[in-house]
Amino acid sequence: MDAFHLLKSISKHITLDAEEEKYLISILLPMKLQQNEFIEETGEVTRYFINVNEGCLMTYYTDSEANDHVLQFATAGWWTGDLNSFTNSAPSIYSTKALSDSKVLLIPKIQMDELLNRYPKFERYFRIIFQNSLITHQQRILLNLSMSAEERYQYFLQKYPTLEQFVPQKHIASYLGITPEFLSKIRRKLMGK
Amino acid sequence: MDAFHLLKSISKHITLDAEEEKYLISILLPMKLQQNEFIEETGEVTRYFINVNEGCLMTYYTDSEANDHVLQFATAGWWTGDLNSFTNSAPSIYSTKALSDSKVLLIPKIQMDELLNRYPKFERYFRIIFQNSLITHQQRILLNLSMSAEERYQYFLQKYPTLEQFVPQKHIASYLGITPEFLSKIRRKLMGK
DNA sequence: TGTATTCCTTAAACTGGTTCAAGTAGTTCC
DNA sequence: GGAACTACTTGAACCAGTTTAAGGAATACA
Repeated sequence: MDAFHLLKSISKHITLDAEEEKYLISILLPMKLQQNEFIEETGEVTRYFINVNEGCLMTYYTDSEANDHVLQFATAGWWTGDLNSFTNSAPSIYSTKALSDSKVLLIPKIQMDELLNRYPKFERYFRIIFQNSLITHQQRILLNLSMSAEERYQYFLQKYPTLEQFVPQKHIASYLGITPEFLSKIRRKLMGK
Repeated sequence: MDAFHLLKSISKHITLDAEEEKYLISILLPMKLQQNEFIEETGEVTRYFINVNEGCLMTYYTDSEANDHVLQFATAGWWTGDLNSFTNSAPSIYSTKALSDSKVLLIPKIQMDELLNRYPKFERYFRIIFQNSLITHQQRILLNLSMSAEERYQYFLQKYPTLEQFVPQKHIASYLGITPEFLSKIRRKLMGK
């Protein structure tokens, strides 16, 4: 099993001894996804917390008019999935699928609880992960409140330069909260500069 | 010191023994705020994580055109402040002020680190707090992407029924990402129904 | 090689929400 | 009681971003 990016993420915040690392590895379920393959679908209860090791995933909501709204993209090292469904065992309102051939590691909810009870060190790791993610989400909300679509697009390009290779423009538009047509206009305008 | 709401929040997720509770209480700084008094201002590094015991606080960003954008409101039991500034010792881009006479409890950053090291049980508490807050922030992003201003307003009223007593409409408008004028129109329309 | 499919672009008409400007009502404070 | 704020409302003009519809380019597959 290749857990390179996960172990790298963990080592930034806590130090595991051999036993802890072995136990962690033992509860991970590796999974390969083909492009466009789903790992979670609307209506199901999310049983896994997902860590991306290779490729790119997208989590999105489909509204009553069949428009998709992108909650997040996730590349190597990122945790993803519907955290609400995972935490509260509620049916998910999101779908998560691979935007490219990908490799992920899954932690089943029960094993996650057990991991946290057995090795409280992981409480610290996930506290920091959630704390940082919260900061990022607060920033995104603020950008949506205070910036124009064009500014948000430029900020996105600068903040996530590697995502363009994986993500079709229509999904970037969705993430930014605009239509693909309007993103196209913005791009033309920026090209002209 | 009155730490009722904080202890209530903690007891939902972890159980403290007498020593732990005593230590926690010993590092809290109680503070009274008058209406419109600031507890954090733009440009400063946030040295405290804030828990509200009574009243209501607002954290907001002021853009280059002097428009305010509300990141969050916080009432009894809620944690608030600029988490990025607190975590990374970066100058804050937000201000936090009291919307009514309020009482808060402050944890200085150094004491917070010490608390987490000495009693790892608190890692669990804050992991859960951040995890739940993250879920709420994800929902807010999704609403902003997929709902009209009118729908967002109705959702807000339903989700935070107690906030209307503290929060002027212009700040609710800001939180929703619209102008006070447009919120006024929405309200008139809803009254007519 | 043709045809289906999906993505991106372009343009014209449109609309949800903003801006600007003015007016009303409640509060504070001398 | 009046002056000065601040919050909220109203309406007309305006604009950022949507909608609709159509065409072009790339990939996929029979």
